[in-house]
Amino acid sequence: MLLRAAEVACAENGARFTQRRRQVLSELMQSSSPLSAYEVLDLCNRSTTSTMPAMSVYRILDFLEQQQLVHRLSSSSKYVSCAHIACDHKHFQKTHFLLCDGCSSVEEVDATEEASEALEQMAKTVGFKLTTQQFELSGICTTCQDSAGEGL
Amino acid sequence: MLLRAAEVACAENGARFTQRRRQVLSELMQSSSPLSAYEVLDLCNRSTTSTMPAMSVYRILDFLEQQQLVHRLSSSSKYVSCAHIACDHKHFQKTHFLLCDGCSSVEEVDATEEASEALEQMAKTVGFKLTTQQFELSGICTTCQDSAGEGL
DNA sequence: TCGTAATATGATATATTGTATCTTTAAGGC
DNA sequence: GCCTTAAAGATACAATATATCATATTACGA
Repeated sequence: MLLRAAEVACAENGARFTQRRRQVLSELMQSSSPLSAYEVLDLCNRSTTSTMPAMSVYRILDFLEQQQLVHRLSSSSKYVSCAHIACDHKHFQKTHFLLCDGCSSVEEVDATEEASEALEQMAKTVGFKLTTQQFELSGICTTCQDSAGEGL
Repeated sequence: MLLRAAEVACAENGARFTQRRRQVLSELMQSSSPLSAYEVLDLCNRSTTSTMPAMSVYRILDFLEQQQLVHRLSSSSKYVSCAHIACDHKHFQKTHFLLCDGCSSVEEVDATEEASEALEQMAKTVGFKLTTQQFELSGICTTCQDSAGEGL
């Protein structure tokens, strides 16, 4: 189970995987699209009797992001659970998030050598040394491309 | 002068380049780094006796963005004036914004063929068709790279 | 196992970014 | 000049995010 894998990952970093953190991660993992901090908060507060303050959600999201169990999408101020919680994938390559304009789904992919190279080369032409590890691109996913054709 | 060029550009689109719009664009053009809507607002309200409401700044920034006289950086929720107001550059290529982590300066560059290709190819491997026209990358600019070395 | 230090969470206030909506003003075409 | 349309003002409020102080929980050595 994914939550178990997350727990192990935290343990390996000497970090605690508390109930609250589990709960927040769980809500994100169940979602098919990115959620805002307040959406996560609402889901958490619906699924238990206790009520969590917004501050806690932000703290927990920050923590989970440090653990690379979730990613923050700065273009939309929303959060997604990492696609690699189960496998032993490490975030060595730059990560690209492909955001579907149609259904809001997200694909998390490692940068190809070509893309990495080309971007670094491009930056180099104006003297920039890239530091970004995360890129956010919009587009249309396969499913939405297909269903767009159906209507004709 | 750049403001005059902006005026002409608006005229060509049948759009009005009002005093308020001129003022907002002017503040952005004078800034060496991106500004938030409220920073623009403060600058405008300092430089005249009248006071503009926040709503107006947002409306005007939206307008200027449509005219491609300013760009909104979604990663920071800030705005920059377009680097191509004076020249007759058209935004045909995808645009990349290189944001300096050190001094917050921004370089606006057209995507190279290689970068465009590589990104589209990468998206294609998971079935995505890219629509993004704007990319935001962080890094260190030449000046900041140089001054980082100085201290040694 | 108890006390203590470190970590996590709760509670509250407030800052920042952005939108909705209704009114008033100004510009342009006839 | 009159009328339509576009722009700006005014006000309220929603959504996103941080600061700060208090409380609770955990880890861990004495």
